[in-house]
Amino acid sequence: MIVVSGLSMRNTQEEEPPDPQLVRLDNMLLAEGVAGPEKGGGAAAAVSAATSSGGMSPDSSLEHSDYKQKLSQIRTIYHTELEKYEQACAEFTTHVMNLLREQSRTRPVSPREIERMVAIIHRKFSSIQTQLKQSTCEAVMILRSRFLDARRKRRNFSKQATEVLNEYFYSHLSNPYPSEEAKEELAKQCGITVSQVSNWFGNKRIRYKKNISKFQEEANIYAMKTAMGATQREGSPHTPNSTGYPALQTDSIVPERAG
DNA sequence: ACGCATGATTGGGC
DNA sequence: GCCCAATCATGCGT
Repeated sequence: MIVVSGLSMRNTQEEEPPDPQLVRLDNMLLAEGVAGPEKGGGAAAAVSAATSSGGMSPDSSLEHSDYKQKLSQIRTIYHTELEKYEQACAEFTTHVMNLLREQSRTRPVSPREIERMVAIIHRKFSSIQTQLKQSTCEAVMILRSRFLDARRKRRNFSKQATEVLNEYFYSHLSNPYPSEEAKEELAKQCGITVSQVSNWFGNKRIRYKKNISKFQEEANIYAMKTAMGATQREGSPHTPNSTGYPALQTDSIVPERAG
């Protein structure tokens, strides 16, 4: 582990309730691929973890490379600084040790005293490192929110995808709750993820029932479409019914309109 | 620039 | 774990 590799020789005595803040920072940096091994898929893993719900559109490679580039910048700075600190710490330690050695000619210097001095130095430097970690974490968080927050990268679904979803929605208007299998099928047809299908239906249901009149036209269009599909499949290619519109079922999502 | 449409997230209930 | 409701942040037409 990089963390205080050269420094943590023997700080097992006293001190150090393992600062939960520091642990959090370390974990975060590790998860983000900043503190990990040089070239592993750390960053990619972090990205996929961050987008677990929702999923990514297939064209996200551009944003990804941009994100990865910025992240590796942060990572480089982080490692450079960390190394600088470690080196400074090591230098300072040897410097102090030399001083003590010189002093040992004129007075007795116990190993215990040396250890204590070293521990003090290390604590000082590790607090600086904590600051570095903190600011690095902040930078990563900002980067993350700028690039990875899906809301910032929203793209509308394709016309065709919306078509498919709407077709299902309006043809199941009395119970617009697709099963898991149905969702998977729709996802495949639309080229989106299952969670995106779920999101879409969640949004659609709530927005439909919130303002039915606004969706009436759309409902008619899709109802007609599916009706035509059905009659065509049954082999009778003339108009569905006398009214021109198949009967719509605008019930069930909205239980009742109590005045 | 503004407003509405739309996909994603959050928080609360079951 | 899914749903609803509210909310966020962006897309897009004006």
